[in-house]
Amino acid sequence: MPRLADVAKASKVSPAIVSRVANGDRSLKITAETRRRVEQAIREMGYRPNRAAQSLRSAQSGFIALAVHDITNPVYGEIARGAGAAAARIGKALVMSDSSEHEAETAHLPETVPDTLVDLVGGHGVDGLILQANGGASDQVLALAAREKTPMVVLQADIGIGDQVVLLPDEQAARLATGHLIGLGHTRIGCLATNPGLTFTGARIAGWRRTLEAHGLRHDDTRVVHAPATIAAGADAAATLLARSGDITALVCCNIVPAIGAMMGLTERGYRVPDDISIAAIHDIPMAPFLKVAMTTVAMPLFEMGVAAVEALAGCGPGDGGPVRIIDTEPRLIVRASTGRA
Amino acid sequence: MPRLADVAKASKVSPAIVSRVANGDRSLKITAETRRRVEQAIREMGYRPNRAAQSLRSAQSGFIALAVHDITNPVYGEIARGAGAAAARIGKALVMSDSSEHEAETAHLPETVPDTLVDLVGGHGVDGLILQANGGASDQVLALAAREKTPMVVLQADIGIGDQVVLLPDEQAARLATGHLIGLGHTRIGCLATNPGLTFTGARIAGWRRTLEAHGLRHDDTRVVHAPATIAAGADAAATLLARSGDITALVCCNIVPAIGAMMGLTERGYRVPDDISIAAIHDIPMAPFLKVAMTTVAMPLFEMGVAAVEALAGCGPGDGGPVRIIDTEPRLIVRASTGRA
DNA sequence: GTGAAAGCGCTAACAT
DNA sequence: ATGTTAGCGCTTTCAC
Repeated sequence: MPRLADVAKASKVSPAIVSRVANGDRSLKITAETRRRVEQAIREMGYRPNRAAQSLRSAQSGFIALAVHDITNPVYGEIARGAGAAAARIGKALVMSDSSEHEAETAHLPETVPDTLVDLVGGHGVDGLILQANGGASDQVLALAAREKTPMVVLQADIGIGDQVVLLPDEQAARLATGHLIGLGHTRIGCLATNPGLTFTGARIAGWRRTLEAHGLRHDDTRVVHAPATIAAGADAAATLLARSGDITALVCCNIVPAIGAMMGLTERGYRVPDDISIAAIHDIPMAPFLKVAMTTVAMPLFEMGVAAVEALAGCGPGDGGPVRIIDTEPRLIVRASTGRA
Repeated sequence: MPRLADVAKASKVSPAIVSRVANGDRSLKITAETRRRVEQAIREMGYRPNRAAQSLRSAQSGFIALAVHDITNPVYGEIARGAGAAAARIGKALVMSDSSEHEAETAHLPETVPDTLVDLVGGHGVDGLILQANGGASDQVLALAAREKTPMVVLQADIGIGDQVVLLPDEQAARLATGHLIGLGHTRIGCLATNPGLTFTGARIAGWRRTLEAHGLRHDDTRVVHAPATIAAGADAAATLLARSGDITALVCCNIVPAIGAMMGLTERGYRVPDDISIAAIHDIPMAPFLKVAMTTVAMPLFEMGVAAVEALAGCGPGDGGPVRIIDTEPRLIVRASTGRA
């Protein structure tokens, strides 16, 4: 653990020079010989700048926080991979905050975020904050981030406090799924939507609705149910929907996790997939082909969304225009066994 | 972003007092009135200690790094959740490093770790390091961590450089799976093992072998194949094994991810699961019941392993004895459809 | 082309 | 019971 001063002494220059060499300062003009001496000393002594000192001096921690609700969910995992890759490219590391554990303990509260994250943001421990929205992201953190001027980007929901928002091509994905089902001859198509009140929920329902509308098919609210992103919730919601509108022959699921629940719940109630009911889900995951009935999915650019979120924070990357960026990678329909002819 | 000095000024005490109040120093003796004034100022001004300054002063970053190979894999996700929960309890945050992205780019190298992580460890940016072993964890980071005296715990493999190691009850899990198959009447049982040369691989093979041995059944090396933790690799390995020992009627898979591959690969080759071949896999994941054939699994204390790793770093928690701690939560057999009578 | 020096915000040892 | 002070290791003007 040699310090800057040690390297300076060893290479017989001032700390200032070493600092600028170590940080690759392009505007530094020194003789080739000096540079060689310094670089050699850095290498030989194994010098690495002390992060804490750098942070204190520069008011930049080198960390970006990513708060997700369940890191075990492969959908979020893929976003995290993208964010991690992009962060690494700009020399930042990702601090992961999984609220699922915490939420279990405080399920009665409207919304919570780990104290650690609050302290981190409040204490300038992170240079930016990426928040996975699930319906009313923590006021505590939002307020704090705003107050501390910590850049913040919200994924998937425009909760409007002047932050940046990154959205997926949600409406298009729902159109793709719905169009596929219509193409198979289905005319009575339900929608198993995500949590109400979120930007992406609205966009996906709109995609479903408008596609049906364009074909002159029914799309009233009785054919829409909402479920959070869990298997159990999906099973319940699908049962509710089928009890209400028993004539439905196909289902657009706005998230693959509850779609799996829907598939199982319906199977248990005697429906056959896809013979009695077809299911198309948004988000492709590695397990999708290996489910009880291989799931027809719409693959979304999740990795790219992680990348975009980090780029938005860093103020770099393409589409650096406004407060909202939509990933423009086309969603991709992957037809498997869960959808069949009407 | 008020500083310590601001709060001190506002509450008319010295910075030292504010510091000790803010950090909950139990050995601090001040009048109730002073304490009230200080606490009120802290609250009203929304003061939070600057992380960088604290780190510099205390030589403690408040971060723990967790390096896994694929955060998208639910097995690792569960470990991360445990580590995150335990870290939060001791006021630390988790820095996630997913090497999967990086490895893709540098697949030709023996082993790599993101530069960010190296810089972090080298620059004392993390107080500890948790490394998921997968067969020869990065020399670079190991050496650095040792050199910088950064505490390090390795998950699942005793790669012996004086670090702490956390192990699961691996042999017992394999015994459980093997015993279950024997109980169903199987006598020719193969083993689809994890990467060779790792502590946990050896322990699981030993569990398989000894259980067969105790029942006087065959357990020679021709009945063992190795595969990394991917679906594709599992499919290949299972095919290889069946080509070699076609009389096998059951398979113990040391990891559920390649087990899924094995199930699919064998199905494609005309084997029926479980009619022609039974499959029991180590590690239970939420999707296990919803696979093409619901998978019989042995649930391992993954969350607990994450917790134990953090506790080992922090030098707290039970079993703080030696350099190796084995999670003593019993593995649990969950019988589903992938195993049947011989 | 190179060096000197001031501080980033905090904590802990040592006064008072 | 409370205050003073000396750095932690680095970056960055500014001076030479």
